[in-house]
Amino acid sequence: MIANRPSRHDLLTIGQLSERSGLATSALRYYERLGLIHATRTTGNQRRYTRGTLRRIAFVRAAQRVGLSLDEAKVALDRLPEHRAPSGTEWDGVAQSWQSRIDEQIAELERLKAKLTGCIGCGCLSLTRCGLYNAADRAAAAGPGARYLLTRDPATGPEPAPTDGPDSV
Amino acid sequence: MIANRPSRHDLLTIGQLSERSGLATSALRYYERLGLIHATRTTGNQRRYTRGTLRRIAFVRAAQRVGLSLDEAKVALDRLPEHRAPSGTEWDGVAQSWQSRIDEQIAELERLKAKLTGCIGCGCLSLTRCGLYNAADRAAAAGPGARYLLTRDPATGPEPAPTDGPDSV
DNA sequence: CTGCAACCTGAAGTCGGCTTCAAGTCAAGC
DNA sequence: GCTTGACTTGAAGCCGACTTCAGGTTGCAG
Repeated sequence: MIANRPSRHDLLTIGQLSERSGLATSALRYYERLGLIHATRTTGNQRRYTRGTLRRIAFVRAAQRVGLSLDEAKVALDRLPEHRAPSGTEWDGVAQSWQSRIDEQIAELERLKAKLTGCIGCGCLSLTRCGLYNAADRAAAAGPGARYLLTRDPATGPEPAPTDGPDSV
Repeated sequence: MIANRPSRHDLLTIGQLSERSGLATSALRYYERLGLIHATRTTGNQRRYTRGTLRRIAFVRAAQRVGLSLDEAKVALDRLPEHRAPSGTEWDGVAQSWQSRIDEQIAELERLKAKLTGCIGCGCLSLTRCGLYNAADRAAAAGPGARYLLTRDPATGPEPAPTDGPDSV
């Protein structure tokens, strides 16, 4: 095995990886427990990371930014090669799905923004028929797509009937 | 007191409020503990809410959507009148600041998206100089503005020196 | 060869935003 | 007036994503 030898100097200690990735060492160990990254060990049991680990971490962080949990990130990550940079095709699928997630998120923010603007115009937030009110009320209970910015989806509960008569204040 | 009487039928039980707001009753009690909403009590100690409470809840949910914590939402909420719909001017300040938060978030997503697109084009995620890599690496450690989509800011830690030499793989 | 920073482990703690539980009380329709 | 479902409380539990801690080991500069 002459190719692929991570020649000693290409190996990072956890401290170095921490510095370069911006993640705390504790976080890196946590990621390892979750199977997001892997390390070889020295004879003395210390972790050593290949530089490719930085790529995996980059991937995970980006995944978080598009709203994925670490578990979800792992699923996506597992579909990419562990020791190489992904090929264009491999990367494509992932990137595509992220694109649409991002687009959804942007669209959602645009909607919220539009509603805010409307509210400025009308000086409302009265209950009668404010877009923002309706946004937070019904949209919060709507399906996926409103979820990502909220820390947790609160509307997994009832939301049973359209018990909203006319918004009689 | 003829004006302002919440004539009995304008008062909602916690169950009704739950239904109309999409929040669980437990969440509503939790919001009350945080001071986000308030209730009067019946002689038998049950909560009764005015319809205006729906407005407050709407506000809080919207605040969460722009990335505020409940504590932050409370601060904003406390600057608006408790029993009336806010005036245009009152609403303006809040809306303005939310607008810019939203704009930041959108911009951030656009950046991420652009980087993803770049990655599709170049088939990269190689360590050499991938925008996405740099995004997740440095941008994650960057100041406020990258924070909101991440559940927690991981870069409150060190990130001490520009220890990033050339990206020698 | 020594000293000390960096590393190791498992267990426990933290934080925000809730939910669940147990045990008891209220309100309203028959 | 009784039943039954909606309500009350405080305390504890849960989730994700980590951090902190305590007590022990390693690796490398001098």
